[in-house]
Amino acid sequence: MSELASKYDPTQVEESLYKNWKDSGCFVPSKKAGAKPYTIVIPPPNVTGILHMGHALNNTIQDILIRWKRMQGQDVLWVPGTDHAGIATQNVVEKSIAKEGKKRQDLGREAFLEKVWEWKEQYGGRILYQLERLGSSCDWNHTRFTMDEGLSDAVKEVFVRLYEEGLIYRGSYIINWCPRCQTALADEEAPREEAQGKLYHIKYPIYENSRFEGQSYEPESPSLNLQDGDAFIEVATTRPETLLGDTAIAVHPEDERLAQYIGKHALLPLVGRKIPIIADTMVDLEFGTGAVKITPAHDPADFQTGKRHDLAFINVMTDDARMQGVSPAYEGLDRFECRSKIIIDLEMQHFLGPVDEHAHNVGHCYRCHTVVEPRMSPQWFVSMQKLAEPAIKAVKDGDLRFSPNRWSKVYLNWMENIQDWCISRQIWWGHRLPVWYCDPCAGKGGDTAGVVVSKQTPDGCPKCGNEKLRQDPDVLDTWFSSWLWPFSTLGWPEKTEDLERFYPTNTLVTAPDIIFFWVARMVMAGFYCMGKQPFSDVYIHGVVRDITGRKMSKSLGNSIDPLEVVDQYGTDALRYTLITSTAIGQDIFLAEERFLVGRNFANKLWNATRFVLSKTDGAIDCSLPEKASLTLADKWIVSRLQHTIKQVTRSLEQFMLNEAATTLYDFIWKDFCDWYIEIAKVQSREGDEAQTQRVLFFVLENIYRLLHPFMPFVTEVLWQQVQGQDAETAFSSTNPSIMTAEWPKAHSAWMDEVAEAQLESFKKVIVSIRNTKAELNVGRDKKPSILLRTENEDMASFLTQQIPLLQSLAQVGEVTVDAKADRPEASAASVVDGIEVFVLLAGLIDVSAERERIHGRVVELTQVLQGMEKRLNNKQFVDKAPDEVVAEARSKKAQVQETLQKFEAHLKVLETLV
RNA sequence: GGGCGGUUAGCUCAGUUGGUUAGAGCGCUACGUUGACAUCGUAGAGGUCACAAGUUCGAAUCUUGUAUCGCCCACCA
Repeated sequence: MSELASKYDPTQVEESLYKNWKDSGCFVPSKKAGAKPYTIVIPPPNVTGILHMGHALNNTIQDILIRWKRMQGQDVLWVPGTDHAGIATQNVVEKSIAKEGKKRQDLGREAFLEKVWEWKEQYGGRILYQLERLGSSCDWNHTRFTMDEGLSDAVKEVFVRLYEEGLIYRGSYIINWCPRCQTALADEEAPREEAQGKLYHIKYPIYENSRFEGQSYEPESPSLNLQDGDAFIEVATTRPETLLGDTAIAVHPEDERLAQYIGKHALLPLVGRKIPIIADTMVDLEFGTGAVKITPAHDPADFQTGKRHDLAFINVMTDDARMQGVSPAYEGLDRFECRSKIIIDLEMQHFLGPVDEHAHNVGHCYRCHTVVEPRMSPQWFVSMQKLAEPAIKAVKDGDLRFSPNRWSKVYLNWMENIQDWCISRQIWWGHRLPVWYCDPCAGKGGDTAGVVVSKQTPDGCPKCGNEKLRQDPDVLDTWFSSWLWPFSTLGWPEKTEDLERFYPTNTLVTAPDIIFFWVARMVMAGFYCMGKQPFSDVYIHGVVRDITGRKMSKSLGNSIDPLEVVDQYGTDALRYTLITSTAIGQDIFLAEERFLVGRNFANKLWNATRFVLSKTDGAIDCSLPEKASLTLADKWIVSRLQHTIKQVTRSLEQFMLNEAATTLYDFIWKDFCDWYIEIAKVQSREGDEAQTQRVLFFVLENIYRLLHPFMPFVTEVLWQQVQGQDAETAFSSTNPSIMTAEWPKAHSAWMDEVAEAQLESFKKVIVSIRNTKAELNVGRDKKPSILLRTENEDMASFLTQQIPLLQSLAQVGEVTVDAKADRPEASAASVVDGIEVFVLLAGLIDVSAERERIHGRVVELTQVLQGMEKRLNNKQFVDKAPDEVVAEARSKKAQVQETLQKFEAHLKVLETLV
């Protein structure tokens, strides 16, 4: 048997092992007949992505589930891939050509897209390679990209279907416009952030019965200003520059203060345009002045009001948010410059009222953080309400489950208040809309006149035969391809075998921030295209944060690079620490030191194996010997193993991965290494060595399999060692990988409550002796004699058998088991589980130093005991609580009493030794 | 303005359906190189479970309220 190094070095094995797995086809679905499929589709990382801790956590969770299900014999498919990430990727390439002083417009659409594809070919695989380093067992043959031919076909297919059913429409609405990216954004792409702004009060002169009435004012030469005595109505706004586009003032119909103005007109300051004063319930009586300036082309609420009252829509800005076409005084100014100038002008002409500090929420572009401009613009939309219906029902009926369940509320709340989805983007990188326009036909008939929607590039206009059709320059929102991901990756709209076998998928593992963007929309698309929900479980894991609670991000510079962790501690350590750190759905606050825990754990297992292997020279037998020939300790560890198998499996079924991981940790470290291996050393020396070896290997081999989904590398290496195989040569049916080994099953026949109880008692005896030795400062090299007394004959005979074990584990000398023996002179006594333990101390310790310390502890424990007695003397407790609870309370009280007695005995012992 | 989550040992976190001495890792203290592991072992110190009231024989756990930190949603201009 080859010698193992004294330390586990992950860098030695990980890379070649991963390659061997991959080359040997271990990640490919087995397609075994009768095997139930289990499918996960990866949340496709952006092609621009660089692996961060969030990815590491997300993929570790998926890989654990995948490896576990694979070992359970299911036909497992994990579909990897990347997302083309429209705006993000375009930004990256724009930045890179900016270094050469170029803009995308300089290159033109085609040449620019070529650049993007070049970039994608060069760097787009980077994130996938990084996923490999995490040990991800994806089927790389199934790798997909949202702009692959097949997926693009799916996008067009859905667009055309939705259009033909009237669920996609084009129209002018208020959208979020990013002036830097120069594109529309969906609501979800423009998250609001609180900003400290100002609320400007502006006075609009009343037109009727004023000195202005009957005069006309040229907008080009605004000459009005406000004078004392002029009647005016005051409004409040945070964006004064938009007044250039005002087409009304609204007051609440029940506002008595302002009712006199309804139906009259006001003059727009600085411009002189006459605008109506209307009544509308959109106005909040409590806020501001009670009057609202209405700018229908630049505010969503105003837009609705404008529609209701048939107001004019005046767009006052260009695509890059410069003022346009309203007033020569402001023409071409940036919106914020214009704001400053307008305020000064308002002040000069006495229109400005008070200016208040005002905290409000402002939308920002999720890609470049520019303040978005709400703006009316012609865009394409998906009508969502109908699509949402089955997606709501599935969650309400429990067919689609969220873990933790609370996210289903968030999902339902969004779904039930769903807004139409703006899907057109004015960028170049992405799926171009399958929409063409016939200019001659436009305007003849309804909205759809001159619009041709088709999967194939049309030869000409079906109405007039015009061959010069113009394709819509816009591309689709990135999420318009990712919402199809669970089935487009499997071949849809083709009817493929994959689709037949692996759809619907099973578990979706993702972070909470894309529930709306992605999860909700996938559910809708799944029902719409496939008639079935795309997955049955959605596991929402936490967000990875640094120790101060901030989200880890590159820009904050507070992120821990997972690849550096892998280099330093190993992939298994990274995975183990991430998993134990994340209780279901809770955010992780991660400090780098925690990876030591994972590293040490891998090393512990490595060394346990090293020890067991070092005692073996022949063939390794991992099978369990006949039950009759097992020692008590053997039965105990085998029984503990069964419980561990049961609990780990159950935890995995409930997505409680951290619990599964810590259960394994405790079993491996405490039960197996701290106790069983130590026992095995004595058993090998004093008893049947070969037999003990078999038990050691049996348990170890089960441990590797249980731990494999969590720590795939070290478990594979050690399992191969124990199997006498070679992890370097290709895996096959004759040289199998642990990946295809069977997930352990718990056998109730091997559970042995008696053995567990006896060994637990035995452990307590040992701990008690160690404790006494430490409490009384007996030197480690000194081996006191021990007397054990128990009335229980089974226990007595069992203890007698374990004397050599006891001597070795507790470091004691002569041991006597005798129920009838007198209490020895100068001995410390304690009682555990009905066994009286006497440690003979004469001549072994220095007394006077210990006495005071122990006295203190006696006082302490006495108090505890008083509390417990009070409880047990409570008649209601004894009468009403379940019997076993009362019994347990009694036994615990007895325990405390025993401990107390032990210390009191210590004191007496000390007296006798003076 | 609504909704959700957190508050447990010096630090980072667990804690199943309420059950009586509240757990782990790190850190700390003492001892230790007994034939795997110092990335280790043995033993120990350390917590009025944010606060208040309530339900109960019994609350870290359930109810209500308060404080505080954080997240999400929302057309107070």
